[in-house]
Amino acid sequence: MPDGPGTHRTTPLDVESAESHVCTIDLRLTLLGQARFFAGLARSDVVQINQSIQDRGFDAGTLIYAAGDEAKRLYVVLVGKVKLVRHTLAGQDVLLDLLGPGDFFGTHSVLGEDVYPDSAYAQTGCCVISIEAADFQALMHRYPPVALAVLEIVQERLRAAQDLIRQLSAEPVESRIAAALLKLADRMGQIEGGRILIQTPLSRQDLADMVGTTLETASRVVSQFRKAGLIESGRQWIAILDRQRLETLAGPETTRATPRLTSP
Amino acid sequence: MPDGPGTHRTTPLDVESAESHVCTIDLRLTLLGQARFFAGLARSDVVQINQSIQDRGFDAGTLIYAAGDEAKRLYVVLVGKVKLVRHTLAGQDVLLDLLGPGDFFGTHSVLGEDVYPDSAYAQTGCCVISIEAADFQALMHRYPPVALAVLEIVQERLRAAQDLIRQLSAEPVESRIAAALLKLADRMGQIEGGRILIQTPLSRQDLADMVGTTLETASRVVSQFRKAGLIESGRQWIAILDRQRLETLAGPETTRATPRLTSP
DNA sequence: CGCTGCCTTGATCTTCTTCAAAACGTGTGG
DNA sequence: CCACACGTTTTGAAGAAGATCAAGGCAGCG
Repeated sequence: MPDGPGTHRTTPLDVESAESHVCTIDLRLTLLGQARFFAGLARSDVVQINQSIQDRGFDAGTLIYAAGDEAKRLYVVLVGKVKLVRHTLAGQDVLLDLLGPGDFFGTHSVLGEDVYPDSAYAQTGCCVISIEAADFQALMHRYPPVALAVLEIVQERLRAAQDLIRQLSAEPVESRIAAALLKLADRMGQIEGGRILIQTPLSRQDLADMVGTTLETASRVVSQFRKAGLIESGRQWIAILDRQRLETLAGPETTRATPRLTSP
Repeated sequence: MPDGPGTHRTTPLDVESAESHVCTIDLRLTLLGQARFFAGLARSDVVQINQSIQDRGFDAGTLIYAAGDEAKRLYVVLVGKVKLVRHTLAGQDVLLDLLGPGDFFGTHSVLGEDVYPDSAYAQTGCCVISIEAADFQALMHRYPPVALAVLEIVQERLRAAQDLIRQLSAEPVESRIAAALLKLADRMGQIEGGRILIQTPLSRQDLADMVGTTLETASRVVSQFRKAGLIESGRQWIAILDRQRLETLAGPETTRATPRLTSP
């Protein structure tokens, strides 16, 4: 049963408990079939592929792989949220992406790069599957549609990256944060009553690392948005109240992906 | 004969005359064979592909395609330099890439996007070939290695884009300009005596648009580098004198591609 | 409770942008 | 060959956006 009135939780986020999840075989097969780059393969093929795959759970906050590690495996998120980070020597972090079920990462492995350029962390307790890079390369050779699907995804990410570059070059912090919130709402938003809750733990520091600013500035902007009635927010969570006005703030040229909203 | 002492040119750049180049059949075949995504195809295949290809010359400064145009063709540079730009409504431009012979662009067409997100300009007089997106898609279906080669290139660009994001988020203008100059030197540098000349017209505005700053700031930094003996510079050109010190300024985490230097 | 992390808010300071004007290089036409 | 005109570059001074430094507050947890 969902948390009744007796509980003292203030966070509206689902508790994907900090403990790592277990991946059932069923879940594996279903999600493997959904993952975009396996679209077009017969289920028998998916079963076949399933052999060369291993799965593993991670507790919230733990490292999945570190920048500099040998890039030998390609990963897919099954359950939970994964954070991709590029570290700076100065200690500053850049949050490159937040991924949910069906998203994949560690793609640098499939083209013969030696090491990962970024680190992957479990943002919630989560379960990921991974496949040996060499195996996946073979798969792409045998099934051109798989290679094309991967190409499509990487191209989409390139486009998103270029959009962020435009924002960093041309937009003030306020717009960039508005755009980031809208993007997160589209990708992991959950409609509840009149608001869209961003269904992942998200600290002010994370938000700052997404848009290239500092914790303090991010906090100021979030407070400002809250006071203006655009959002609700608390410790590690944000929900959107007035999407329209946020879009105005984000600027007209923000291209966003198709929403992938869920209901509670 | 190269310009003798009699000429009054001060720019050290090759004059890829402002006029558009003609592409000979030979040049086409040779460069098609070199272009990375055709690696692995028999020359007979290349000849075959050659049928469905058209070529066209462009004068310096002219538009090859505009952001918003229907993305129906994929392009490859044969001769000259091409500039990819994303425009902002505010009139500010973001220079996404500078391409030379063998590089391709307009890749958004090959995955069914409807319009180009950026504009392409002839930076010098140049000649490009283009292929109908649908034809190229068919090619990728038939030859997995072609699709994989494209994937590799797109992935490489994603990585470069993420590196720029890190720079914009974390590095001051000075470092970003140093890094941009080193990148240009690697990709279109020409060794002459003790210096590396960046072999393309490059205004301060272009440089500013590459690193997300203003013309004035870019000019100040260039002047500062010149006074420090790191570079030589003039109207629309820059040559690197002290690569080592520039690399220090660029910061230690700048990942650079393998040099592709030419000699005069 | 008191501790540890996260968030907020204020004051100051640096970096970079903006506005403005002058100098320079290049190609053009007298 | 010279002088003019245009686009590019340089440099200065004022201003704004955001970073940094600093301190306090609030939630959840042992």
